[in-house]
Amino acid sequence: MTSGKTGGAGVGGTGQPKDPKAPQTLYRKVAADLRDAIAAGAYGSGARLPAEGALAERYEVSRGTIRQALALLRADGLVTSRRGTRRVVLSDTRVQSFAELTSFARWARSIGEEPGGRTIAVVREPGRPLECEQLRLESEAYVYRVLRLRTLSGRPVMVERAVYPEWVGELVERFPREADSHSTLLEGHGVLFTDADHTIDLAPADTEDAVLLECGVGDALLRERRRSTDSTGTPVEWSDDRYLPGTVAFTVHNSTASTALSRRTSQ
Amino acid sequence: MTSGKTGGAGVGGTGQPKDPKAPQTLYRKVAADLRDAIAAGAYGSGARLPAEGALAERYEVSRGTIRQALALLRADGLVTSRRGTRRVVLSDTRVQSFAELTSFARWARSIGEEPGGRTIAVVREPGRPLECEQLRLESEAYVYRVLRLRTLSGRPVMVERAVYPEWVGELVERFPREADSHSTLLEGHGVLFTDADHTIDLAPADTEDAVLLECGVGDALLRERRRSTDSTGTPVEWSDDRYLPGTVAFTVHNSTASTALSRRTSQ
DNA sequence: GAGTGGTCTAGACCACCCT
DNA sequence: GGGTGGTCTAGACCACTCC
Repeated sequence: MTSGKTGGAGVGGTGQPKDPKAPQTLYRKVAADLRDAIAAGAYGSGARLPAEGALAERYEVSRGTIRQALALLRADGLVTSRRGTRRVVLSDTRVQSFAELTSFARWARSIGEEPGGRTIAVVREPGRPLECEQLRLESEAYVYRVLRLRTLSGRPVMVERAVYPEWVGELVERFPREADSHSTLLEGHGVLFTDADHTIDLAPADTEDAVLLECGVGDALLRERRRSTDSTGTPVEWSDDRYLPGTVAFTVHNSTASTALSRRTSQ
Repeated sequence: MTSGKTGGAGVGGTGQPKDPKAPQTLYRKVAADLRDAIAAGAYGSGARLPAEGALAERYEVSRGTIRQALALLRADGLVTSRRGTRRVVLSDTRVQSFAELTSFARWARSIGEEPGGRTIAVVREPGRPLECEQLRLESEAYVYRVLRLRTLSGRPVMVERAVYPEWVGELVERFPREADSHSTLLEGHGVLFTDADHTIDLAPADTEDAVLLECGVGDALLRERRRSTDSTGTPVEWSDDRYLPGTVAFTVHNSTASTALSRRTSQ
């Protein structure tokens, strides 16, 4: 909320990490500016935002553009939206970008930890039925299966079992064993994740998990299974990540306006 | 995709459960119609949707309205969106409505199970610091604490510990002990949930959990902590739900366009 | 009744994908 | 180069909230 002049360079400050490749549009700049203002305490939790018309004047854009910006904040759970009343600030918590969510390494750095990754095994073999279905390959198609141990400041935290279709696996196979971020390396080869489906539940540690995470066989782990796709909708990765208890939690915001979360019976 | 005439009554069929109170706007009808078409197989997984302009003609609405409808499908993870190409159908899975997610009972019915709820205890006492903060009350404010056991077809599945501010707790206190859906009863009193924040992790069963769920003390449970607010942004409920392993999983969809999910270090 | 956000329209220009 | 979705504008009307 510093300047308001749209041509100015001051808009879109430091609060929210920019997604690489996110185009710098007007409404994104306005959104970033409002996010910064909220984070800076200009509008505390429970405060009311200026009216759309007032914001449109201040930023010298149309009301439609302001509404696009506010829709972003709404989706992040930062503000409410209801007819007849000005928007109310719900939370001043910082929100993670998609990139931080998809990449363990980027996430770790964003919270001030030192990420590590050690590749234990890479094999190429025919995919199992579930894997082929998730990657939308014909059954028995060859896939690359990659087992990695992820650490935070040297401490083992998570076992990652990723499965890739051949065209991606051929790239991953050549990555260094100690690379801390496969997704950054994949980006360098033009492979960009844009969508992901996550399933979160609980799974008992098998003997491999137990050895790597230094826990007991059968101990419960927090499991996140994730299917990521690129912008064409092509599945790029199917992963089974198992976290030691007490290391991470997942948070989701949703509303009547956007329902990204759902509850399912296991299997 | 049956008629396309906007005035027609045939739009907005049977596929997606309607949220109670969701206004029947043009774009919602179009979205519902497209969802039905996808679920009915008119556009299989991987197929391309008609162009926005074509849809605008078919439904006799402006392109803006079509785009609003498609934004709903995008948020649900049903279709992709990228410049230069027609939208691609990602999945033909049915998506849960916000109401089904917020209410255990409604969710259970939507998957064909018989929900049950038994209230074990209701107490009124000063809130703990975390509770007051979550409900945005001054510290030491009185709250109602409600302990319930939730069942699916008679089988114990989840222990729910909900905390309410006084104005809500006074209502809940009078609900029947065997009521299967508190949220439906609250709606009857004009209390509507519109936003929720969820934190999902793992917690060991305490003695109370163990007795109610018939498991061992210390066994790992899947925990969902949830803060729900009404349309004014006022916190209405703060709940700690613990599921037996193997009974449920949570799924989330997100994308570069909307990032509702995040990963955090545990407390 | 004034103020506010929700919905809808019509049109414009541009960036990008594909052939 | 034609088709497509992304962005932006300007204006209109309505439903709702609050004083």
